[in-house]
Amino acid sequence: MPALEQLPACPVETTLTLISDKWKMLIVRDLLDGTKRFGELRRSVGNVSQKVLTSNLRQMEADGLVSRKVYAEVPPRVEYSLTETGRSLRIVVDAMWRWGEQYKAGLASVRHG
Amino acid sequence: MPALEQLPACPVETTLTLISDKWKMLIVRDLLDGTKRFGELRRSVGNVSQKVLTSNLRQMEADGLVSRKVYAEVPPRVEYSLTETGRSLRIVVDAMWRWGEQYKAGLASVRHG
DNA sequence: CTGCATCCTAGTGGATACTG
DNA sequence: CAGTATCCACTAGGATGCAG
Repeated sequence: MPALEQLPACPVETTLTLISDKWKMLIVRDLLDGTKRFGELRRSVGNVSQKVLTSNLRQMEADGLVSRKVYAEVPPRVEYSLTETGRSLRIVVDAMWRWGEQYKAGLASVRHG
Repeated sequence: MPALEQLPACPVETTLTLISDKWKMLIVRDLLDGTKRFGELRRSVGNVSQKVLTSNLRQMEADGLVSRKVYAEVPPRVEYSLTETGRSLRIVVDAMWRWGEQYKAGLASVRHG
């Protein structure tokens, strides 16, 4: 977890520091559907390299947004899910979802007069 | 304005493409308070270089989020404000604001037991 | 004051190969 | 399958100087 003192004063900036990496919001979006294995997540997120996905997940784990569960199996199985805090990001994802839809609806209506 | 077809299918991704640059959400945050001059905006946003702020503003203008008004004065005066669409980003900024506050409150309570 | 143009740096993110 | 280790490319972003 980051130290409280080193987070920006502005709450908006705090949020940005935690989730503005290229894939983090998409990871949250997908994990809101429930626990996923690494490979599964990688496919659903889109065009992420394995290295970058791992790195983003590690940071999110350190920030208390994601939890990681390793099963002692062969082949290995690792499952990722959102923590309580991670799930609370739903309000942000939802806001983005709604805004994105509105925006595209706006474009479409302009287009068709 | 971007072409509808070239935006991602997922509304969340659409939103991200439009506002995930380093400073854009902060620009929105600050312009929600009302019209601002370039220099004023630069100071309120924080540590942005002039070039980058200009570039972000130009993109946001092209995306229909910001409008730019130039006054024929010496010295020049340029004012930026949010368009209707830009103002509708308030729901996203608000969600981020609330989440950031919660997050910090959580850190504080853990800290103090 | 605002805005270009130029140059330069840093760091994210991608490709690949290899391990447990 | 998941992860680590390199190596590399790219470009967002910063610094500076000049112009209208």
